[in-house]
Amino acid sequence: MATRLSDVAARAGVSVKTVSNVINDYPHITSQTRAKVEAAIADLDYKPNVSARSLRKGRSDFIALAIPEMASPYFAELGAAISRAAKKRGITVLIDQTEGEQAAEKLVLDGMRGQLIDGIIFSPITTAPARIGAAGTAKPLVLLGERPTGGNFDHVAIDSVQASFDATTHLISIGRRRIAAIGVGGGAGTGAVRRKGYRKALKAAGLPHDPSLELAGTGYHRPDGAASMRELLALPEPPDAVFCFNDLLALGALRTLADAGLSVPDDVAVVGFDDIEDGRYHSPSLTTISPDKEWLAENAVELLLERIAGNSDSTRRDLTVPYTLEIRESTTG
Amino acid sequence: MATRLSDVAARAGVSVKTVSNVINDYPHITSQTRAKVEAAIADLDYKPNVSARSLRKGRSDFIALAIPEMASPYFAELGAAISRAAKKRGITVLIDQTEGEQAAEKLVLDGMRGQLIDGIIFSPITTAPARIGAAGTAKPLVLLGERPTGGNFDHVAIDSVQASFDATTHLISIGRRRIAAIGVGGGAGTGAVRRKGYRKALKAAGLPHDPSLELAGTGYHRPDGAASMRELLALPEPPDAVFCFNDLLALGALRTLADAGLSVPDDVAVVGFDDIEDGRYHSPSLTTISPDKEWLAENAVELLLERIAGNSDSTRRDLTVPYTLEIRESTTG
DNA sequence: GTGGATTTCTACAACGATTGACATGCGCTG
DNA sequence: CAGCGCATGTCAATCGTTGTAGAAATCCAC
Repeated sequence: MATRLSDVAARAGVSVKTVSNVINDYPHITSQTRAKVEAAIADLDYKPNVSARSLRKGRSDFIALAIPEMASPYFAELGAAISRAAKKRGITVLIDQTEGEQAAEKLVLDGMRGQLIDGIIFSPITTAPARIGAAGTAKPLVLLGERPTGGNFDHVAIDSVQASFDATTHLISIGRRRIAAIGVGGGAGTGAVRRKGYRKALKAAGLPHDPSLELAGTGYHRPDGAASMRELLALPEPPDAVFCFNDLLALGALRTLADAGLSVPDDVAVVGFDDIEDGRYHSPSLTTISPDKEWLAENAVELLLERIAGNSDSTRRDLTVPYTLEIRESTTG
Repeated sequence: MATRLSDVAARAGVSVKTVSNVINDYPHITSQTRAKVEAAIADLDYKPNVSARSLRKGRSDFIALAIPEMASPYFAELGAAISRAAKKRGITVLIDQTEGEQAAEKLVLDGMRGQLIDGIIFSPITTAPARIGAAGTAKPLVLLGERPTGGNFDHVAIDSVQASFDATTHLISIGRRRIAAIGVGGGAGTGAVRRKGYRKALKAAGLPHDPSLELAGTGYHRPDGAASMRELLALPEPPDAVFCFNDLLALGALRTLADAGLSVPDDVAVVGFDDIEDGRYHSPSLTTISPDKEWLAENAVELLLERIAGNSDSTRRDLTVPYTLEIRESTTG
């Protein structure tokens, strides 16, 4: 049923290995033979069997991308960018919804899909996966997001502290004085690092730090942002600006503000983080930190492929994703 | 480096065949032996090499999902649901961004990833892929969306005509008389089928059909919806309601309306289609047709797996996805 | 036109899991 | 104790591709 190498060989009147050589660009081949083989390949519409190839070569040209959930816009956009970047290099991406930390970790350690994949790009959302570093993963791994303390693998992330500093400073620059933060967290995760930049900016501007303005919430989705915003509005002295640690939180917060009949940015200014497409089309459009996702994807894939090829020195690398602050209606009207 | 069957056999003190028998649930095995083998498997954290297995068995337990773009919320949500449904059944989903019809079609016909995947779920956005049906695809295929005329494969879709009829009728029921449609298209694709339901509803209510209120636009994203809405507002007699053929178009339209200082739904009511999460949190929240995505995912996967197993009769099946009309602020304030 | 280098191609084994045919050993039953 | 059924082992072949080693063909210089 499926045409295989030997069929092509028979048709072209050469040996199986010669066909394989043509396919793999082996140097010493007459242009004549090559033409003959290529004609046979075209005639039979031959496609190499990837299972057999991967079994023999020990390489599949498949990589995995582990993300918490693909329905979340940031991860969807990231996944799309990484798929594109990989496809350009002849690599296929297998997307894994980890749906929580433990599961994610399990995946990484769990035999990497029966040795099918050559490596993994891992993007946790909340806490840094400390234990992942500990367990020696057999396959190359590139980590996206905040860096855990240990671990020996490459790492690509935005400078969350600086970006958060910039976002907060922007709010200060438009005259806000009571600036809340939604999405703070503990440990060394995203929520903690972004809080660091937020506090730093307040301090740099000589503004007081009010703990009641820092909300943790339970997650990083719209409902969490909406709930946190309701809490803030219930304060005796509500904020005049909010820095949300991602865009979904910000969109949830905007929804609460709209429900409360408050004007954005006049009553409360809002800044997000991630620059997902929804924010650009929301009314008001969302001011946000915009990491260069294409850059991130290209470099994460490149880093991983270098590791897989093995022709990179063993020193671990850290890349910092460029970003811009996109100023839109939610802070400037 | 990688543990293989023979390692497990050695550790358990049995033959390779016995281990294989345990893994593949061969009938005659002592619970003792089974326990011993399973312990060895656990100890060594053995995972069968999927390349080898798939090469030998001719089945990989991988299926592909071909969608136009995963960054589009509807497809992201669909992909997430299908991944979940497949994972429940021990199947892994490979997501393919087709980014346009021809490429998509090519993928499907092009050797199905070198026989790695067992089948494909194909979800085109625009026109029905007529040629796909023509070419005899070797592997099982389930088509999502509007059904093309020919082709011999299973098919899962919402009743677009009825749903569009319902959406339009809802607008009529709240007193609208000049109802526009955004996203119409020709042929037998989504844009044509939904227009059919739209026109049917107008006719049923005795409303005139005004061709200038039917906008095709160039795509199905927010900017397309925004542009179409601008066109509608420029009409000598603008509409008092708009039915957008998907939620992204609707969100774009809402943005234009906000920019124009018009009130939704007082000046213009808006209905979408797909029920993506963004619509639920937008202000105003978006009234929309909500297909049951979980149902869709479960059934598409189930259908495909039955085909792959080969224990389904050869008659082709058509399933209709249940849906509801979610009435929200964009039509009721 | 012969020796030796070089190019071009082929035969064979291997990757790891599975399967089938067949042999073997054990505990029972009659 | 013959004979049966069950549980496992042995051996070999197979899936399709590629690396190794070497055979065959070609080329050049003398």
